[in-house]
Order: sequence, then C-alpha cells, then structure tokens
Amino acid sequence: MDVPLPHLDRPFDYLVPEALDADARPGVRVKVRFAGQLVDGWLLERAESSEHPKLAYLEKVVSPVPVLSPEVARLARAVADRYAGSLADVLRLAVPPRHARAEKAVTTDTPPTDEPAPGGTEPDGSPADGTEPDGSPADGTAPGGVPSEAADAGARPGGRAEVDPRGWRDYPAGPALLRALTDGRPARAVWSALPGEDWADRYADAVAATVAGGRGAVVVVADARDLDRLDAALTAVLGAGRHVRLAAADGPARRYRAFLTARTGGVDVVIGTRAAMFAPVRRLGLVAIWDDGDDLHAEPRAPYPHARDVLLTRAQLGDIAAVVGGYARTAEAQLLVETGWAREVVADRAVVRARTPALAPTGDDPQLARDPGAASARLPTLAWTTARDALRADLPVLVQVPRRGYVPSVACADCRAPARCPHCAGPLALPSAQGTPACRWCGRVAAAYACPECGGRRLRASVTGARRTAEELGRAFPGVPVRTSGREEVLATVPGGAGLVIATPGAEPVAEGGYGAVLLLDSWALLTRADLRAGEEALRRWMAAAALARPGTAGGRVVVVADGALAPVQALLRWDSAWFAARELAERRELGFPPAVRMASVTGAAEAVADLLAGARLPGDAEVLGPVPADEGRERMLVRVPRSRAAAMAEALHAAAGQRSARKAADPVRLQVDPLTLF
DNA sequence: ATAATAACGAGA
DNA sequence: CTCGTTATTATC
Repeated sequence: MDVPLPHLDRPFDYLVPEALDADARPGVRVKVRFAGQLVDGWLLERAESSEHPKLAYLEKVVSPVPVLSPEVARLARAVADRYAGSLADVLRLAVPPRHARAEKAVTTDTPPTDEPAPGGTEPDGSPADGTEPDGSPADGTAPGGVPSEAADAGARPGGRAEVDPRGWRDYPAGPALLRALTDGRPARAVWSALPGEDWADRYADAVAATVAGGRGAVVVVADARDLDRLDAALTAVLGAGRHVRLAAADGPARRYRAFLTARTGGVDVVIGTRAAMFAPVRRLGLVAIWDDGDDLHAEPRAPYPHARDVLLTRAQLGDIAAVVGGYARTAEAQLLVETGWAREVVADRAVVRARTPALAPTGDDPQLARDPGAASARLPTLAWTTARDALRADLPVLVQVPRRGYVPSVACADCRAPARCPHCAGPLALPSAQGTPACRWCGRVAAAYACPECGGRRLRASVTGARRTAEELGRAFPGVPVRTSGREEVLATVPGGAGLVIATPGAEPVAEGGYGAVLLLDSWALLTRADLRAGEEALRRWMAAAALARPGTAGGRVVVVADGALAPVQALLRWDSAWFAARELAERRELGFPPAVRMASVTGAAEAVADLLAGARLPGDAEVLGPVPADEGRERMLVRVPRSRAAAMAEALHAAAGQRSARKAADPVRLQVDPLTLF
C-alpha cells in the first residue's frame, strides 16, 4: 500500500478480477480501493487463499511491467526495518516515478525475467540482526573477505574469460578479488586506493571481471562528476551499450528509461548516484561504492538510508560481492574489516611510499591563518615556496579551501581542540556571546570547563571558514593563470602546464599528469567543526585532493597548513587512513558513538517526541539522551543501543510511530537511524 | 480520511 | 435500560 502511515506498513489481500489476471503479476503497480478511496499500491505476491474474510477486488493494474523485482522488494523490506521506516517510503526511493513514454520505448519486446536471487541467506522472517552486514561475525553465515592466492588456485570453473587485473596488481589482494568476481564468489573488500589511483578504471576492471563471470553489477558514486568519470571508464573497458547510468539529476524520463532497461535485462551493469543503490540488475554479482565518506551518499528523504548500508545489506541478502572504496577509510568501513565481514585491499607500504607525493605540514600559525589581511600573510612561507617551485617547473598547483558556512561551535582557546561535554561527550556551544557553555546533547552547563588536551580553561567560538578568492591568490603569483572550481562551476579536468586552481573540497579537477603542488589551507576550520566526523572528514578531503598530486619521485608536493601532531594530519602525512579509521573507531567505542553503537534520533515538537518515546517498548539496555533544542522550536532526543539490539530498537520506534499515526497524532516526528550528524 | 465499533453517560 | 454521543480501531 503506497501510503506512508507507519501503522499500515504491512501487506493487504485483494481479489484479482478475471480481466486483470494476466497483468496482475508480482512487482506491478496497482490501484486498489482502501478505506473508501483509490490508492496506489504494489502487488507483492499472488496467493491462492486469504485469512481475511471479506476481500475487495483489485481496481486496476497501472502498468503490466513488474517494475519491482523480487530481489529489490526483499531489499526494500530489510532497509525499511533497519531504518525504522515504512516499505512504501523505501519503494518510493527504489522505483522511480513512472514515465509512460519511456516505458513504451523500452518494453517493446523484452519482458523482465525473475530468476531467483543467487544463493541468499533467508532473513527467516524475524527482523533479526543477522540481516545486517556490519554486525557481529557471530551469525556464522558471513565467510567474507577476499580468498587468498593459494586457496583460489584451481577452484575456478573452466571456460571463463579471465580479466586483466591491470592496476589491481598494485594491491596484493587485488588480482584474487577480480578472480573471485569472475568466479561469482561473494568477496567483500574494503579498498584503500593509492594516491594517484585512477579509481574509475579500477572499478571498471572490477565490473568487467564480474560481467566476464556472467553476473551484473551496481556501482554508486557521490556526484555527477564522479559519475561522468566512471561512465567514461566503463565505456572504455566494456564498450558502449553494456551499462546504463541512473541519476536523479538526469531527469525523470532518462532515469526511468535507464531503470527499465536494467529491469528488463537490457543491461547488467548500472552505475549512478545514490538513486542507483536500489537498481534492479539481473544475476547481481557485485555492489560497489566509491568514497563512502561523502555525505551525498546519505539519502535526505525518509527513512534516510545511506547508500553504503543499502548496498551492504543487498550484498548480505544475496551472497553478492561488495567493494567499499575510497582514498580515505571511514569508521564504518573499518568496522567491516574489524568484524571480519570484509577484507581490506591495500597496497604494501613500499608501494604507498613510492606513489605518495612529498607531504609536509607547516606550522599552523593561527594568527596568519585567521588574519583576513594581506595576501602574503595568508600563505605560510612553506606553502608559498612550494607553489612557486611547482609553477616554475611549469606544473599546475591545486589550492583547496573550505567552503563557507560551517557551524560555529566552541573550542579550546589555547589548543583549539573542540570542547566536549564532560558528561556525555556531546559538543559544547555558547548560547550567547557572554553565556556559559552548555552541551547541545544533554543540556548540562559546563561551568568549570577545562580542556582535556591541554588543561586550558578559556574557550572561544570557532569562526566560520572564509573562502579565499582567486584574485587574492592570483596577486601572490602574478602572471599565472587562475581557475576556480566550486559550487557554481565544477571543473572536471585542467591542462598540465603552470596554473593555479582554487577549488572547494569535492570540486578539485583532475590535472593532466598530476599537480606539481597541492596546498591544503584553513585546516583548522575543518578540524574544529562541531561534528563527530570532523577529523575523518578533514582527512577524507585532504586525501582526495592530495591524491591528485604527482608522486614525490616526479616532483609532487603537498603542504597542509596544520599542526603535524594532530592525528588526521599524521594520517595524511603517512598516507595511512586505515590507521586513522581504527583509531577513530576505537574512540567511538569509548564514547558510545556510531558505528560502534546504533543511535536513533527522534525530532519534533517536545510533546510529540515525549509521546513517541513514552509509547516505545525500547530494549532494556537502551539509553535515552536529551532533550536538546533543534531548529524551529523543535527538540531532539537520541536513543542509543548496542549493535546487537539495533533491530529491536528500530522495530520499537517504528511500532511507536505506528501507534501515533493510528490515533492521528498530528504533529510529525522525524525518526532517523544512525543520522549522519548527531548534533 | 472514514466507517465500524466499543465505551460512556444522561435521561427515562 | 436505551439512546445518543464520543473515543478507539481497523482499513483487504
């Protein structure tokens, strides 16, 4: 039933009239009379009998095309359960709106086929924690990992085309991963890409290996620029017409057309932005995501699923291989490695050293960094000389500057460590300019705050990041062409000669031959954000930019304007995001933050939030934190449970939301499981 | 939403 | 005890 009310989140039985018998197949959109009115719905399955005494007839089959495949239907149910949401909400994300013209064009003579999903661990009815990919390895059904070279020898069925591992040879487990894909084994990899790596080519190789074994693939990237790059790489490897791209930005007609092409088996490979995470693919053998730390992977519509988690759930449900890749590793990916669910695919340190640009921190003089005055004062000396040398060598220089608009928060005035609540480790904020700092989570006032890092007792507001203009930097290097790449206009590539490129994070163009120098400015603005992921996010952005530099042996240099003692800076200098992710995950275990635990946020009017939580039969070990004020007079509560209780918490919250909607509680409450930002 | 149903209370 | 009104609950 395509109604978003949580208490109606279950199937309903209808009679099928003779005239609709042929068209009424599982997966089609239907219209039925429900509570007196016509509503949209999904035909999930045909049955001989029903428990229900008096059934109504199906009103209409909207289109005979069974757009919802059995595999995606099962996935959508699992995703709804995980995120305390309704099946209807997930299906709205999974199946794009119908476009009649596109449908006519695609479904001339290719009816969809529904062979059963390969293998597959049945979720055995209960919304058990066992369907979760990143849970404890104790469920026993998760062999995981890339098979070793030795174990793999001779196991391969004959007659299958072997794909050249090309750049995957740089990673000891790489060739075995590709063989596993060709052999149709559900290998699971967390891939840390080398600096300078052409990630799109590597993903094209992985897809080609999967296709060579007769299976299909889904690859999700964060934005249109990455998608263009992957698109080109796949076309080069597979040839044209073997894959489709699925992105909301491509428009409804193109999107639906691509969707139907995949659904009807016209192609076996779908790439796209997060709209593609539910793409129906025949004999799906591989799901992959690039740069899973990018917050664009989080769906902003209910129930707010994250592309990484959807793909991993999909892999878990169907014995499908999974690759989670990026230059930087997220704490979530680290958890996959530490629980043994996935195996890491990383290069040897010697190879990392050979590929990494020369990386150096430069004394983060806060006075210089913060001073909005003269251009010369804005660039620390090392950054300036590094850029100058690269330009003299006729090489391009990339300057990464943070975007404006970071949330003001409170940090130690002496060492600039973000100030956290001594009680619950939430972020401190200053309610007014001269007020006492208070926790934005538990509301406690931190009157006698002392910095745990340096013992400092003074606090200051961290200022919002200021964008350097191209003109300002241009003045520092007269006569050099300056390009900008940012929100208004994103450049995909720049030519190889001397030139300055000013880019905001995520918009850095690829330079022909690599940059001679990369400058990472205003790091403190990234690091002092009031965000659980500030360190991880800073490292992710730095690595993405630094990866575009030439190797140190070819003159590539990176200067990060930050204190070299800080952990994210250390991780960058050593090009070791696995180390940082392990550290980050350990810290989150200690503080009780996701992904070490599962959290849900309940946001809405104060009474509504209290009402919902009062009606929720939460697991006994659930902690309820808050309330803290949210925007527009609403407030927010957080529920925290151990990962083993995640399914129970989601179920309890969904049921409580159902009770509320059943008695027509007006003021809405937003439920979010593992929200990206906790404060 | 809306209709069926259970619960409740006032007046006979 | 019955009727009429209101809260509750299911909606195939």
